[in-house]
Amino acid sequence: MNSNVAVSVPGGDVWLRRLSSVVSLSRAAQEAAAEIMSLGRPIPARDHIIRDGNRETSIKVLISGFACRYKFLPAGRRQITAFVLPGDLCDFGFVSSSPASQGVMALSPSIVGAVDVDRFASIVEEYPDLMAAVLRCAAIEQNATQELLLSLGGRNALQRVGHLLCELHFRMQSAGLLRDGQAFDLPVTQSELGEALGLSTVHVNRTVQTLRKLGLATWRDRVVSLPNPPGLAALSGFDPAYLKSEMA
Amino acid sequence: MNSNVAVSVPGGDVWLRRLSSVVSLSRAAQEAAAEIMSLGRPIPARDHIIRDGNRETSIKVLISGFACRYKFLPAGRRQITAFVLPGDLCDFGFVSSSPASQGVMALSPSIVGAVDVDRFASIVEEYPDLMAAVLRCAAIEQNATQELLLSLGGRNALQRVGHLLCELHFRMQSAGLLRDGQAFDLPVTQSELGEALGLSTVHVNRTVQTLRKLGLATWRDRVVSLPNPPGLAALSGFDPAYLKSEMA
DNA sequence: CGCTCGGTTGACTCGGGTCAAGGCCGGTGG
DNA sequence: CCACCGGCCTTGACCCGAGTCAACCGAGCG
Repeated sequence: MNSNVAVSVPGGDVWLRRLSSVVSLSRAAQEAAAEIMSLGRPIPARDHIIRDGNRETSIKVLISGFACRYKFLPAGRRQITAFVLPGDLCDFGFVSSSPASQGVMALSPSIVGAVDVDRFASIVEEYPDLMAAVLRCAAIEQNATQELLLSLGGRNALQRVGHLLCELHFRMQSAGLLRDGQAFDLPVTQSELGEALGLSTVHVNRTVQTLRKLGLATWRDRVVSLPNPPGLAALSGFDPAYLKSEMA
Repeated sequence: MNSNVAVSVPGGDVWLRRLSSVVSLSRAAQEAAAEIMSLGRPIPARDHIIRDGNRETSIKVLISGFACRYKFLPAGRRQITAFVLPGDLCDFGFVSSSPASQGVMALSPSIVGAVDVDRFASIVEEYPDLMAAVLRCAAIEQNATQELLLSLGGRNALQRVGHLLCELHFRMQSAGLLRDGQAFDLPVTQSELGEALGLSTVHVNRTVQTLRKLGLATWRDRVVSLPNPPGLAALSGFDPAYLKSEMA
């Protein structure tokens, strides 16, 4: 199903960049981290990266592309619980040696790097800061999930979409993936946005149009640009604090 | 503000029980865990246990009572992100040495045990299983948050309330806190339930009544009983798998 | 060339929010 | 002992944000 070709990683530094944004790493630790994540596997859009309930033997990092974590309701509806951007870990199950509690799927053609958990464990012995970095990433993850919970619990459609766009803008910026003019790629369907935000496709569509009319966001041909970030942040109550890690 | 009286802990074993339900601990590790958590501080209802943004110097465990984690929307609405039951850790910030990203408040008069993080760190050196147990608890926490996200994203009011009651029933059972006849204490107002489920107080009220009429749940005088647990689970799509840890 | 997928639009419906008022305690002070 | 008051629960009337259903368009593709 998936291609098994290993490819060298052009943008492999997103992973290092991510870790460093969260904990300051020694030169040696950086090299160790970079070395273990040097190869990636291409994944076509809509393919699973991790299957729900699977006990993964490797730690997976998105190198390029776009992915999401999700769970299914018994009714059949899919709820997206998080978007995975380049540099992000796909699943944190390994931290507690638990199987994955949710699926991870590529939303656009992606490249995924992997490290064997045992190998990682032995590297971590030598560079404990790496583990600290991973735990920080997990904490930020958790914060993001809770922020989404806030959206579903207390924000209306306009604020939800606006808030998500602000978050993605911020994270893409951190990952160094903004185009010029502050725009960024959002290779996702409106229906998928709705699955994350608890909105119907139709209503996502109308909401996006309202944002455009308000001059707060444009989303065409899979590219989002935010002409007035502070305005959008104000409308949607976005405060990036929850995405930052306090360097103690 | 809070009373500073330290009290001996009658039900201090909920903590041990919780850890053991998640990882099997050696006798020595059990004793170490029990010993560090031998005293608790009483907290009146509505008092803060942890303030948002605070960098906690101790690890706090709810010994008895009932508490919640929450965040505020800019608009002023409060979103409860989790309920904390006896035996549960109040906050996991210490795992990544981050400050608390959310507040924790007692919903009924409670007793909270605490261990200094440094002390805990040194105990963990000797009994790594304890850390494993804590990480498992954190993972389950995360699962619960996501399940709440599923509720807000895709379940209607009846299912949300039903699902939450199923979850609390299950967790109270695990903690050994069921009364006879499968009933359990729920010392929470309908308004607070609404703050967790993204519903107005009024609608929570009507929903609870509907559940009673359906013969699926009764909630009177702060005591919940579920005459037909499988029926309620079916209605609300409850599957306790997400609350269990797979003993590898 | 026709099919499918994603985006767009309109008409209609409804679950749940809001507002407002009343009832039932338990606590407090005169 | 009683009057009062503030939480919390309850109920009714009304309204609106968002879901649903259905149709259409354009683009990519086998």
